[in-house]
Amino acid sequence: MIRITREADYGILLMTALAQAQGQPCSAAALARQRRLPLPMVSKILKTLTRAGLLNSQRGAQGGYVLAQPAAEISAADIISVVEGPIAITACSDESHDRCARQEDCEVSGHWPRINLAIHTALQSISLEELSQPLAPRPVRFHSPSRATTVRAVDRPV
Amino acid sequence: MIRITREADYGILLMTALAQAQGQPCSAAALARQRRLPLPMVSKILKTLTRAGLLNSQRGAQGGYVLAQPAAEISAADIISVVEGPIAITACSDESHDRCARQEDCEVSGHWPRINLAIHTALQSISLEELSQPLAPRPVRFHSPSRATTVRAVDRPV
DNA sequence: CTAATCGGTACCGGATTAGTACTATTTTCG
DNA sequence: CGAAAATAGTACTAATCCGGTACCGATTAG
Repeated sequence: MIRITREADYGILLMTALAQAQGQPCSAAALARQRRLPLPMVSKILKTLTRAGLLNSQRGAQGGYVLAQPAAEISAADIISVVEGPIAITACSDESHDRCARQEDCEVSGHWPRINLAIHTALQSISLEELSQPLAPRPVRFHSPSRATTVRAVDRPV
Repeated sequence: MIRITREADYGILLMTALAQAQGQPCSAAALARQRRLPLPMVSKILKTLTRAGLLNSQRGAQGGYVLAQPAAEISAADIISVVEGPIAITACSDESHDRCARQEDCEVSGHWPRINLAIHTALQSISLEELSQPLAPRPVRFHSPSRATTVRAVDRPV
């Protein structure tokens, strides 16, 4: 299934909102209202994005958040890796095991780097600008009425 | 971070083991020993893979599992989607919400299909055959001694 | 008939995540 | 100068989900 945290989901939602705001500063509260997300969560995520340098923040009255770079220069990979915390695709390939319990077996099939790289490349090829364009040429109706079959057939799982 | 369940990790481990077995049937116990994985888990995963048609099973004494297709024709996407349960990258894009709570907002930024598709394509381009070749041209030493810096620098997170 | 092996279900403990609450700090505006 | 508005940070709680285990049934070879 290749899950992504809800935080990352929200993160993308928020970034697209900011991209559509065209440089107009948006407060956390405004974004939360607009996207119907819980404010504290939004606040938390915006903070993270700011610390990572993807957003600029302005404190005080009339303050808010703005994209730190043009939308075209921010990739989905950037956003996701920031919000999710960095690292790769499976426990074994992160830093936690200095000496992996299944070292020799892992060595035998050191495949995750390959897979990680593929995914990372894929995500990097998607810019925030693309994501911000509403529904332009969208091949799939995702929330279609008879989803069970439709979704299955078209958007083959990952 | 784009996590993958440990089940999927095991699934790939097992499939590569079977690919390397060259059509020789392997019992669940033998595979568990070889890869040092907990037997019940292995059993469970093999069952799933069999139901999905990626493996053929032979019951009874001297039974075991065999790849149902040549390794070259099985992709990482196949394995992962089978083991993880199907579907996509985030809760909102799976079947559970008939009418998504944030429908209009989702519509505004119906971006996950795009991302899912990109990842799926990436994973489909990796065949089990490739994954089974031990360490051939492996650009990254993953369990390297000074992992913290090495891993971070080379295998940028996803 | 017996042993080996796959097949399925139900269940538990622990880790992780989503979400909340509270407080401090900074800046604008009257 | 003071009050209000907004971000920044931290600590805590509740709920979900995942990995793992146990158990029993079904099937086949010898």
